[in-house]
Amino acid sequence: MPNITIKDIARKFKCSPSTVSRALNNYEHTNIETRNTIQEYAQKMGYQRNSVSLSLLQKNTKTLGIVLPNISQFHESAMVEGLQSVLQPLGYLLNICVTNESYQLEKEYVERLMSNRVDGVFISIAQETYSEVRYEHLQTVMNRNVPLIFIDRQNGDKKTNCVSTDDYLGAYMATEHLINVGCKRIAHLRGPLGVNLAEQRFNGYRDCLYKYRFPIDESLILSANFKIESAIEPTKALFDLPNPPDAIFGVNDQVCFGAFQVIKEKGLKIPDEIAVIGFDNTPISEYFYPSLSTIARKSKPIGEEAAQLFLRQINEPSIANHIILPPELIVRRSSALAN
Amino acid sequence: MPNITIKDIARKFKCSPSTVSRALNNYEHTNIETRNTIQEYAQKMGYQRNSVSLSLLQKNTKTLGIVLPNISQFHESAMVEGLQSVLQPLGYLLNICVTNESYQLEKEYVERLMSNRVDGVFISIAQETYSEVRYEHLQTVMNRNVPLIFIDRQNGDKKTNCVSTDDYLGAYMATEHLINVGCKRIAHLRGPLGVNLAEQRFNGYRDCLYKYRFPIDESLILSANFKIESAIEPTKALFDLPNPPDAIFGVNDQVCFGAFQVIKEKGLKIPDEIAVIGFDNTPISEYFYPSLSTIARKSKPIGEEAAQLFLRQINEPSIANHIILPPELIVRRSSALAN
DNA sequence: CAAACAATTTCAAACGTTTGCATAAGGAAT
DNA sequence: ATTCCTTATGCAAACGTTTGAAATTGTTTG
Repeated sequence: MPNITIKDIARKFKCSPSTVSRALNNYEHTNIETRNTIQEYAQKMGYQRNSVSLSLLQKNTKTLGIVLPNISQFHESAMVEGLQSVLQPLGYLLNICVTNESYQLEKEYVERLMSNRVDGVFISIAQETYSEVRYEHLQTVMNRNVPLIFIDRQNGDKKTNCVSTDDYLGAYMATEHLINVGCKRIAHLRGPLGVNLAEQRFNGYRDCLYKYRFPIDESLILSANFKIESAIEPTKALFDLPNPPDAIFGVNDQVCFGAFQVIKEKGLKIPDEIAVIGFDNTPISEYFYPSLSTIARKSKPIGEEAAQLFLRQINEPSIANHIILPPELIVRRSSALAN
Repeated sequence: MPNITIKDIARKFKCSPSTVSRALNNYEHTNIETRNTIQEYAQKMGYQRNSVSLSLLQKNTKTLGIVLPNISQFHESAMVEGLQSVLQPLGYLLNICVTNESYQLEKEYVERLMSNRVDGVFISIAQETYSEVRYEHLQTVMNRNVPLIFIDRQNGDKKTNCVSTDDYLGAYMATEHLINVGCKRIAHLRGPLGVNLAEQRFNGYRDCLYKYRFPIDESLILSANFKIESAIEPTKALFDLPNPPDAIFGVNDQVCFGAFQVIKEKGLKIPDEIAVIGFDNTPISEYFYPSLSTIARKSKPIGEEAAQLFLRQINEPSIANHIILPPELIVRRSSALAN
């Protein structure tokens, strides 16, 4: 009932564990008959190699840590799938750790992962880590020469590996699109301060307005986090302005869904009275009514690229790489204006 | 740069590894001074216990396997959060494996998890496993006395542990609600054949109609899987009927979103001309227009209960438990009829 | 017959940690 | 001075596997 070991098999055949090990691993310099008998017996008894002992011996665990603020959004789960699709065939297992944006939890998880001697760590750092700028827990990862790959949310350091979307460009494209279809007063529901990704999107929005010589109206820039509910109050505030906007660029699709609700309650027409564009291309965005224009980021490819980056790191630990994937503008009904 | 070990520290202080081990673990019968010096030195050098060796010695890894068909839906990610919220504080790490409904992948993952000697396995079995009814890979888990806990999708066996929602009751409640608000021809977009959860929901629907002496009209029962797109064609087919339905019960919220699109294209009014109710209470369902009535299942509590079940299994491996959480009817606009 | 060789197997160490038992040193009581 | 106790440390085994080097056996060759 308990696990059968190589030693058990060795006892059974009155030979040494080494012989059993070599037989099970199909070594060339072993008698073909003993090999067969041992393999058959192992098969029959349901022998399964204890990877823990192997990990101890070979100093690698074929396990990777993935530390994420959350996994409830499409982007994250698609990214994990991307990682998996590359790494599962190579025999890696993924230890997924959800931090809920907590620094404390992130720190604990990273320590446990290191203690478990994972072969690499993928991390999208928590908002708290951002704002407090504390990277000691990550420093230890790097000190130990364990490949560390940032995803989406990097720290500023250029010596690190990271894979992300060109959020700045995406935001610029979204804003430019709204300008192109004739919007004059473009509001932005921005993400939390201190989160690089949100900052980049804000910058793209701001710089695009600047480029087209639109005024930057502070009253049109309101803060949300990435959740639906967080958009409700700011959106209401927008429409209470003496001079309300004719377009909204949301930091992600979720806040646009929140905005949609307010807009519909007000009885305003999308896109004629207010155009909306989001960011992320959540699967559901296509099925909203009206369908939501958005900036797509290549979620699964991000995971795949991150995996490749890790694999390269194993062989050539020196080179650090920044991979920035281009976003894509997806125009749907919520910004489909005639002009 | 490489990891510092207990032996290194022992060499440094010219003492035995046992002394270091005891010092680091704050054993009572150790000299308080040596204890302090060793602890300080370990701290300074960034010593971190190698859990792999400990796992080998103590035959437990403080790691759990979670095998899921996908993690892209709210229900799954919330469930994982539930697991985490209980198990993280106890020092467990979660190995999450996404099978994409593939039997082959599920089998490979379970084998790797067993080889890694995880302390327990949570599994929501893949559709392929269902249809082909092959459980050998799970049999080995049970043979080894590794706690195995089914989530959502169990096999029929009463000797197993499982946590799920009362899908039958939920479907019954949804159907009954539609009847109560006056619907006469209630269609069902059902889930894939062979998946227990989908079967249960179908049965609840059918039995409720039966109970209220409604005719069971086969032309009103069409198959989808759990994805948005899969609902488009069936919904169109429903409205091409000579006598179309006045209500739709979807196997989950996703198919309702798909149905919504078709309905809106047809220019039909929800709920007046066609009422809709889903299942799962996806966060977005509240923000659809009109907001979607649905049956909520307690996603996070499912994870929490499953975690508790695992903890109980460790102490008392004999008792098998079925925990079935009650669903909740959430009435929103999509079924808010006057009568 | 001795030497060389090939084929197969065993030995022993290693990975890092914990832990029951033994040991050592020192002090106190007899 | 012997015994006993206390306190602190060391020894050695154990967990399961792999692997370089050594050993064993049998066979061929000079």
